Amino acid sequence: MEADMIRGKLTQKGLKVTPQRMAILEAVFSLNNHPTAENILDFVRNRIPSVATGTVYNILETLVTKKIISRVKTDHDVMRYDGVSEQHHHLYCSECDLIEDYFDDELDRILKNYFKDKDIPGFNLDNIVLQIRGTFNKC
Amino acid sequence: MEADMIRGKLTQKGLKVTPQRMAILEAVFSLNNHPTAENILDFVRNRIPSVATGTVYNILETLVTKKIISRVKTDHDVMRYDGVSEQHHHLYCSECDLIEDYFDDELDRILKNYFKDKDIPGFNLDNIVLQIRGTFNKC
DNA sequence: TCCTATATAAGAATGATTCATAAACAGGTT
DNA sequence: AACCTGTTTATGAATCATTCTTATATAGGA
Repeated sequence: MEADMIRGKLTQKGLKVTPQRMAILEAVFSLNNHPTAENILDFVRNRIPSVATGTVYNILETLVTKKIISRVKTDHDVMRYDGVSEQHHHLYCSECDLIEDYFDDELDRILKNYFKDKDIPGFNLDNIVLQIRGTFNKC
Repeated sequence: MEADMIRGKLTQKGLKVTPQRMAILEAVFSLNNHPTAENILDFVRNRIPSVATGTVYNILETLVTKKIISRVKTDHDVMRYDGVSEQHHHLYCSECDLIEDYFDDELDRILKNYFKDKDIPGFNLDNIVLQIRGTFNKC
């Protein structure tokens, strides 16, 4: 993820480009396993030692609101963040804290097709994310 | 949900039957909209004013571990609880904090069939819950 | 009824997240 | 290039859900 690309994501949404926002977005895009705010803070401090904890939360909130990133929550953990914009699902491990992205175009077609005709009374469907629970073989 | 039924759920799992556990299970089963620990605490205090906050969290943890109830993740809220044991999915509203249960046997058959043949490398699938995001018409 | 492992009460402690305020800054304007 | 002004960040206190510790109480088998 190039700096220019990140910069573009910010300006596109009318957000000012600041070193803190650049570093946080780079953290979310480069850290694997859906980092926590703390993971992101650690990453960012390498570049900007003076960054404030509150600033990280503040910026993450802004980025989620502007739909540049999204939140992922587990049954037990603290909030985690996801920089992947393409439609995808999540594999949750019952044994470890890894959350893996799961991409499946065929599945998405099937779901889209199924819900195209399916009316959920009183509800206006926007999108669907599968929580796929299981265990990784290595666990 | 009868008291005897709740009692049965506890003894089946080798848990002692206590007034606190009975009241908490009744709360989870009777409160709608996937109650928070606080919602449950309020309900339980009506019957047992002396109940301790820690006890509610403690018991909820036990009940989840024994798979009598489950946790529901949200992107923003605190932890919420679910007393429905049958396979089902969740409708999340983007406008309000309502989480509605969604039952769909046909969908479950389609998913089961799809993943029967589908191998997710390195992963042992256990179950799937759909997070269906959208808005209720009334919102 | 007694015994013992288990469960609960009380309230302090923790830890993630939010908030209030003052200082700093990005980016458009002159 | 320096200036403005609304936006953004730093600081550190505050909040709030949840967990932990320890002493007391209790469920249920013997």
